Amino acid sequence: MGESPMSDESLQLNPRQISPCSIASLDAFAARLHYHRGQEICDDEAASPCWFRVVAGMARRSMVRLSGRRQIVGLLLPGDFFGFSSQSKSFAIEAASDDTIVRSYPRQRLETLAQTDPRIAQFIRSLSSEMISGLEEQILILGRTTAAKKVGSFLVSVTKRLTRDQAGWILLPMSRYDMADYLGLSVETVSRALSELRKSGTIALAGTRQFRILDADAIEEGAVGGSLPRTTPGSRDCEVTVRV
Amino acid sequence: MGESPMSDESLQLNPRQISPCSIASLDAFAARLHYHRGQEICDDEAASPCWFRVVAGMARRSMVRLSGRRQIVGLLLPGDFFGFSSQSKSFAIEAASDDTIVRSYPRQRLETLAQTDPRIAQFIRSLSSEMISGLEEQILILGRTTAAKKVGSFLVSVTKRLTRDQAGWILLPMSRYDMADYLGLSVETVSRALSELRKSGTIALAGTRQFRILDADAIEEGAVGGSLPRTTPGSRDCEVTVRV
DNA sequence: ACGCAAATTTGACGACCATCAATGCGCCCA
DNA sequence: TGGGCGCATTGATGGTCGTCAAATTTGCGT
Repeated sequence: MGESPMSDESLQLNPRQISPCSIASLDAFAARLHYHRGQEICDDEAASPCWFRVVAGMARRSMVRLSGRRQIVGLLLPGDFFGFSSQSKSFAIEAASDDTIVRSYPRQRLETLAQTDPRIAQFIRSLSSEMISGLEEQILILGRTTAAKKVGSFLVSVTKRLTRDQAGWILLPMSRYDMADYLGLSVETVSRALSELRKSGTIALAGTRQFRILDADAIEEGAVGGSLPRTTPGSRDCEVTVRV
Repeated sequence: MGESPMSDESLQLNPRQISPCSIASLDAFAARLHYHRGQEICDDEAASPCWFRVVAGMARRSMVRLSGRRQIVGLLLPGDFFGFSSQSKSFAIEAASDDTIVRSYPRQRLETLAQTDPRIAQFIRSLSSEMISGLEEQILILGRTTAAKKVGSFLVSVTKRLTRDQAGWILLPMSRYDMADYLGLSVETVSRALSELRKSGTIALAGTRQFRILDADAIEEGAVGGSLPRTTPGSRDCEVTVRV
């Protein structure tokens, strides 16, 4: 059921789960909520008494600027948690597709649990860590130069987080507008970038919401993790001076 | 000493500290390292056996793309921790200014400490939370439309994290190239945006690295936290159906 | 099957930004 | 004091993207 047939609802079997050991007990007191597209799941993450986990469909964390432009700061795919970023600004969270299913966990109970069970605490830390990774990836995508590279990187990123159907297609559970607001582009530019990637044989499209990466190398321009200095080499010859 | 005279080296007095209670003991086994500009502090955050805290100066987390373009994914100002994002991609971390002083904390010891003292664990969680806030803020900055707004937002963000000198100026501990790589712009565009903001009376500049915000309202375009739907209103009338 | 509304795509044009190039500024050192 | 070097600023130009507009497709209820 839902739009991601392969995503398992149990905590243990979720592939994006980091520490699967015996946390399934959390689901014991988790409500299961069902949302339609556009419905608000939670309007102030920090003030919410619950944590949430997306089971099926998709949700988005977003903010609307005074200019009217909407900025999406996070896409929540099946397996993603949210509601634990207490220090954050307030973002609206709403379902991005119909049949979005979410489980909610009482925040209070999890936090007291974390104080007694170090494995729960470790689990929470790993959730934060995963969120940090996701945000960093988004920053890398936003930092790319051209619209086609942004869209391509985004599709690669999504490919790593969603499952294929039998034919190998990946279903994008979001509109072009969502992609535009996530990437900081206009809808038309997103559409043009997709057409360009399709014509160049980098991706394949089936309808408007199914795609497949054909040539990941043409997109990636991967990381040279090192630190080749772009500008000033700086005093690289000096050695570290440990004072104490 | 260093470039941020107001930043206190003790953990308790740091204004960006969230849970200051009795963590000063951590400094007991912390080395104090001194770097010059361009020196690499840590080339693989995840593999590092230490956590670090910037005491003075500035460091940057960055990555170099195959295109040669450098992307800065984080600026580390006095008070910031790094080294605890175990799941992240590997980013190079290097000093961005001379006289960057860093304290290093053995990762192993802190993690065992966290398993026995819930306050330490809470402290670590709050560090993650703060990092998430910083990344979200960067995403919001990168999502702005024009170069002047990006640069302006960046200056506002920096203003909140650094202290003024006696005359009210804020010292930018970084070059235009760093700003450009952080904001995804070219150096020339950054320079032009600064000139434009100065001419319009939005900011004031003293030399090349001291600035002051004169008209924050002209920059902010702040958040309308809500979720005014940009595209499809969606089936907003439908109510939530709780299945279990 | 039909028809309407929403979503997507494509085109034309103008604004903005990256690039190339030249100049000015601050600092170190001979 | 002068020259060299890194950094910052300013100008000119072409490419990219946002905006306005229209055509086309998709989705869905009748």
